[in-house]
Amino acid sequence: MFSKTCEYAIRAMIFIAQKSKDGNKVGIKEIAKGIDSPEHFIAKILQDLGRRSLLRSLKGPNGGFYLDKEALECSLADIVKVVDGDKLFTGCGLGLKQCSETHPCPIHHEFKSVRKNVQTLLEKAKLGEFTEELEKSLIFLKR
Amino acid sequence: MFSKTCEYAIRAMIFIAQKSKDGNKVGIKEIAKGIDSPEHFIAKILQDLGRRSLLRSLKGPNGGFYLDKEALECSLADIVKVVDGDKLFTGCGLGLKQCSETHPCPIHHEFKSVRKNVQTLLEKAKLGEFTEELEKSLIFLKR
DNA sequence: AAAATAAAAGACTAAAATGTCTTTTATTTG
DNA sequence: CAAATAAAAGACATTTTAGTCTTTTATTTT
Repeated sequence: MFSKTCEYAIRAMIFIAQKSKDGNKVGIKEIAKGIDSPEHFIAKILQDLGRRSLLRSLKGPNGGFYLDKEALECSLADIVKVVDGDKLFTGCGLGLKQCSETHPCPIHHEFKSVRKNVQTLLEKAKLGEFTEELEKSLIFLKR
Repeated sequence: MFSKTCEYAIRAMIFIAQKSKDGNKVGIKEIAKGIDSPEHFIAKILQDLGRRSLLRSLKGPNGGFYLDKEALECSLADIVKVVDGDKLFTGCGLGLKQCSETHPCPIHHEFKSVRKNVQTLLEKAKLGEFTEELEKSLIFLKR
């Protein structure tokens, strides 16, 4: 469904949302451990998300990654769009370039609703809303 | 959602279902043109599907690929499983290896229903059922 | 100001997916 | 049986995705 890059990105962003709740910052090593991802790989991904203003970071001692108020309202759909593009939300299931209402692939109509479901679910899910469940260990970001 | 290989496979199988309706066979060149795919690439894919008994073929003059009665009842889900495996139907959306009811990722519950939707839709879709719509140009396998 | 810290950047490697080309094998037709 | 036909098989090439390592830059603390 998502690229590995995107899976890591979503997990990292939720992790950072939790850890940076009270104005704290979290380092790349802790993030990599917290979501069980290759350290340098997730570092590059986060750098990219930073460039696109989905999160903030500071260098130097006591530096790290964090999310501001606004970023906590960022949805998983926003991350998917930035990392994987919107192919999942708008592309044809069978790879036709011009698949549409007037030129549909065999599963166009059925797939439209599936895609819509996915998009809606991802748009509803905001980064900030998982913190509590994470702390209670009701949900997990690794294993 | 699906790999390119899988997209081609589904389109080719639907194409063959149509063309081999009345006991005819269809050659690899016609298939490649009919679904707008690289000829040698789709050839390899179909060889693989043949080995796994999802379709039949005959060499020599007047040879080609075809589906028997049984194969026309094959669902798109069957093809997806053979080509891409069942990761789409059972895997975690965020890439956790042990994501489950008791160890869920943040979107486990919502994703479960989406996956179920996709699976159901693909299981309902049988190769033989698209022939008529294809002939009426109500659906398309390329462009 | 110097040392320590931590992210940013960039070069590089590895693996998987995608695509191409050539040779071989099986079947049919003349 | 010989020639033609068409799939099977396998080697190879390219592109994309995933992952690693080293150097540079910015910030803070002493």
